Amino acid sequence: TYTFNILIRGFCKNSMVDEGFRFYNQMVESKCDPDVVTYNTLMDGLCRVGKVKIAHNVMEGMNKKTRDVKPDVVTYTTLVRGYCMKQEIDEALAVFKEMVDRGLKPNDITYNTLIKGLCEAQKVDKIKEVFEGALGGGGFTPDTCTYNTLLNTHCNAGNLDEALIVFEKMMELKAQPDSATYSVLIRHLCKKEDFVRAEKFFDELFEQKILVNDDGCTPLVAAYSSIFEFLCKSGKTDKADRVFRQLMKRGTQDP
RNA sequence: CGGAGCUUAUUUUAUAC
Repeated sequence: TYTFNILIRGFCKNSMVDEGFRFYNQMVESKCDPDVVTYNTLMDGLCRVGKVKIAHNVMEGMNKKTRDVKPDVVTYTTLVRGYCMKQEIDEALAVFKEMVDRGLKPNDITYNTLIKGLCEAQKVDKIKEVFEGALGGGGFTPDTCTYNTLLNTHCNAGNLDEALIVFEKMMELKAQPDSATYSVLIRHLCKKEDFVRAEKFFDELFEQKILVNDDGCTPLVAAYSSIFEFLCKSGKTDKADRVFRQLMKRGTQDP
């Protein structure tokens, strides 16, 4: 079953849900029992190509099956995200509610997913509700991911000042900013040609050794791209050179 | 005999064209 699941995931991640289902059928033929993970994976695949309704049906199917496959937190989170991606926030909220009603406890990922959707739909009041613990029975603590979402939302809306406030709040609350945090900030500061502040963050980024650390936090190429662009534009070629060397020395998976 | 195991869901998608 594991093997099939892994295989199916491979196809689903590449927008080849149909192939995924082919293996699902084969799985059944070989008397391997699909489990929650199998269904969740397929559902995610469906959502990624915009077939949220079908994904929803899959979940209904899981409900009907008397076997021990039952929708879990991941199932619901996947579906919430699916609806968010289609900008159908009301559906997303409905799914979320159904989950809570059924006694399933949303986790951080569920909340973060929902918050992202609410940001895109500009449902500010709803976001507040989530933060105040009014939705889903509380127990939600915003993490780095949550703040990154808020940060990015403000940036996209052009509210850089708001974004910086979020950043400071992160510091206050000891939510470690990660490479995504900085990469977003720097990129947007560059876009605004605010090189002074961009460089400040850039230096900070290096001091904190966020990029250098190898505990699985792989700096993304995107982060470097904007950094280089910025360094070159502002004539700090020497610095760019230094950073580049460091990058090469570490070896990267990505050119 | 007992135990363990990152199979699934969340934030950033850059430059150039």
